[in-house]
Amino acid sequence: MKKDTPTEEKIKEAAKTVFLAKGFEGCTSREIANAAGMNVALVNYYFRSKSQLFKLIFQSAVEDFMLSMVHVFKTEQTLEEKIRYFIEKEYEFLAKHQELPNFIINEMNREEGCSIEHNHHFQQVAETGIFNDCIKAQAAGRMREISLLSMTLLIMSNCHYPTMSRKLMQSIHQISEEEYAAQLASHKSHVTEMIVAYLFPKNSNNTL
Amino acid sequence: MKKDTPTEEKIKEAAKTVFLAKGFEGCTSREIANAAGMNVALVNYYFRSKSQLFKLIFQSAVEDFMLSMVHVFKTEQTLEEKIRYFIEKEYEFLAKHQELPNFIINEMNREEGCSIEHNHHFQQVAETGIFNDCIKAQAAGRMREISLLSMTLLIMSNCHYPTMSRKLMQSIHQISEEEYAAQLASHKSHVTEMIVAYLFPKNSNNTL
DNA sequence: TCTTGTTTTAAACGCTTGTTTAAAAAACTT
DNA sequence: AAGTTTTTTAAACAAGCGTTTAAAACAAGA
Repeated sequence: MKKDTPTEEKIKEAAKTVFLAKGFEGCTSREIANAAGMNVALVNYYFRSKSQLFKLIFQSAVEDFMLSMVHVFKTEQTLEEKIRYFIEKEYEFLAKHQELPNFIINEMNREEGCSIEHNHHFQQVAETGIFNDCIKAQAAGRMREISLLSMTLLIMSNCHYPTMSRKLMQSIHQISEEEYAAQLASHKSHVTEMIVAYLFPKNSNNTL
Repeated sequence: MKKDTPTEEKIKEAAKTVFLAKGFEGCTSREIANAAGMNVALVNYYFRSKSQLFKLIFQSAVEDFMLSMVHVFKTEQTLEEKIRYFIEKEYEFLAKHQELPNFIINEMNREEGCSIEHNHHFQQVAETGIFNDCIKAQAAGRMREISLLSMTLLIMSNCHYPTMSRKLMQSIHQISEEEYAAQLASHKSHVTEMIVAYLFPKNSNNTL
């Protein structure tokens, strides 16, 4: 991995901030250049085009996104512990990167977004063996019979959506930014207990 | 409510389709005009500007969104039945309006989006008395102690996210559009049972 | 049929977009 | 220090944007 020039790095940082906040279509090349404190032409000098730069940022966003998952799943824990730990870490991660889920889901829905290669990153998750763990646990009757997609959805839904819908929820429930952040903490507990209780029905003292 | 001219109506329809698919910044006035089969100037003749037209579409989208909730909550059922019925109806509704949750959440995150008045629609939900039902059920020990925000989040997360993340999930799990739609049906059952079991812990034969 | 008001159109407006150019500035090499 | 390459800049490019204009087409009543 060759070291980027300071300028190159500065543009990337600015681009990440701007793209994450406004999306590809919601911002201009000049906006990114200004955020980086430099000329528009420099952006294209280093990255050829807005789309090219975007692809780079998008892929690194997906990578960040996946890396926090992979890290958790690689630990030596029982499946239940992994899931509890994952939700914990995910809420922690999302507090720092609020725009990330929305950004990724949005840009994947854009026509050009589909063309960007990302399967490679998704595969990293599969390689942790988490899915195999689930299949084995289900075969052994330690875990409820449920498709891997459903399990992914259960966990992701309850981690991502509360962050994504922040503005909407604040509007519905008339609460401030700070109060919402505080409520998220208690929501996390509900989510964890609900999911664990559903996935491991009998009792909670399951061993791997 | 005064009747729209056919032209006005055609433009609205086209605008709804295009805005929902691509968002405010993802489309152009000419795109909407073309979709409606007419000149750009006509769009502004009837709606003054792109933003004005967008506000109209956005508000009607929020209205659609809320109306399906209000309808369910007004029925005469036990709280548990209402929640089951709500999830059922929500999945049904979202199958027909896939872009809606993403659209609303996105545009609420846009700066201009915040300025649009929508509290009125949200209030309609509160007026169904659903929130009071919950508070009473909790006081009577028939329902788990949980904030109204948390309850909203639990239900919304598990209804909206699976639709919103369709493309992402298809990519992760390598499945087709049709298969995803099919899997959503079984996911709906998991979601319903999980949420009901969590909200009404003791047994499932609660009467309001 | 002529007039009046409404609806539709083609064309243009000024501005911003992404991108390129060509020259200036800076950094490096010998 | 002179020459060469790399980095940065200001300026321009064509294309597309939202919006406006002014004239054409249409409708309806007198």
